[in-house]
Amino acid sequence: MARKPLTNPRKSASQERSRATVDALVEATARILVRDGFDKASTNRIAAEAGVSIGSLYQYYPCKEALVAAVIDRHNQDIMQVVRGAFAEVAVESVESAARKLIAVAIEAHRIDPKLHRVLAEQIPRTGRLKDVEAFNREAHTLFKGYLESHRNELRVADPGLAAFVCVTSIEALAHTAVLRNSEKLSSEAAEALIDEATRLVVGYLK
Amino acid sequence: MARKPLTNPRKSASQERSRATVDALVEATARILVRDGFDKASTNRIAAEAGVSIGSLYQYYPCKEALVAAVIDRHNQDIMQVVRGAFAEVAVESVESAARKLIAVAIEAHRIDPKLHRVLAEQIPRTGRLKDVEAFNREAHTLFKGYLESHRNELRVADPGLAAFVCVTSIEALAHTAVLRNSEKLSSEAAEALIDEATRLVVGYLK
DNA sequence: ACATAATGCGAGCGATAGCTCACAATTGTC
DNA sequence: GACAATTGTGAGCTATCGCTCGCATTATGT
Repeated sequence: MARKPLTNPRKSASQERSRATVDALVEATARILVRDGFDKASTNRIAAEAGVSIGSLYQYYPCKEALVAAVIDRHNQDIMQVVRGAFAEVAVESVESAARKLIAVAIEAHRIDPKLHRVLAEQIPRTGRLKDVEAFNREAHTLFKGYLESHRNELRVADPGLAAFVCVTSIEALAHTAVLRNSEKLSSEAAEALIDEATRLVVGYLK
Repeated sequence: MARKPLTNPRKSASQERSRATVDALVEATARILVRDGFDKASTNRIAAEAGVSIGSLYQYYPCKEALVAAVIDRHNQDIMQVVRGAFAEVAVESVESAARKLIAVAIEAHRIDPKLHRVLAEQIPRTGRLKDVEAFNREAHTLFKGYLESHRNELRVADPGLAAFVCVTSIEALAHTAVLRNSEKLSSEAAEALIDEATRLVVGYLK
């Protein structure tokens, strides 16, 4: 006996049919963001692109930001899965090979969906979802700090927190800038050269 | 004998009076961007804030983006003036002191008007003025490359262009992130510690 | 088969955006 | 003081936005 049968989005979809609707909406949002940009991603347009009525959209997402946030979350999950895997793989390796692998993975992660990544990076501030991305950054930061602490004997690092900030920020910026500047792709030779340089940068700094 | 007396913005203001109007518009835009954010910066609001009618606004700026672009240009000029000065000052200094000064200046430059810088950094993609900012980056890049080439004997740098990319990108990201993350300011001790670390990072990489 | 809940629909509302245009006021020139 | 150029004005147009709501359709349970 629902008191407010239609107000407030229903949030959860129980049947199979509605899950498809939700997926279609998120995918349509991502597609429009990539193809037309954030400003063109109106709720009416998203609903049309998803082949769903505007009314249905508002049953599952309370506002436009919520839709973009869903896209952001999905993209972040995709990236963090790769990053977490890399840190696990690298935990007991030497600084050189660990740094090299992590840098390679950072570049790889930025290439998962570069056009979407670019739009999201540009538009995240407007969605109020900065907090989520900061949480993501904090996790990368924490993972890196963990590595530094467990390899402290091989390194000369006074403050692992600060060192992790310096390394993560630099690696992220290099990967981000390189991928976005070079028209959404890097030639494999250029990528190799960049990995070499970035590895020298952080290894030289850490020991 | 103007054929189109009122169509197409007049672009140039000849009298004293109209220069004041143009300045008031740019300053009002910056003020609103900082105080209320990009989305609230409607043309009607900017005109009101400037104490100017909406009609006058459209005599000098063809659209909202042009106004924001004017703010961006002004801010970039402010920053580049500091940066150019630093490179001139540092041209004949050792790598250590050069790197240290440039890093300090990068942080300083980000502190010129952090709130405006943040808004602009977030909203530049929407203004179509990415090209201008890329030109700005390219200049920093070129200046750094020039330093590396003229100090090649003291360094071990195979590709000055690539090395400049690595250094400029890292320094910019560290300064940017540090200034924006720490609620628009850095304690002077924290800034010193960051300068020390960043200096070690780039000096260790360059030689 | 029927009742009930879950899901889907889309015309249209109010708000606000960017922007135009016919006109008023000010300034420069003689 | 007269006349034209320059500059300033703001009501209001059109377009689009986010979003609502009453109702239609589909699925579930019995």
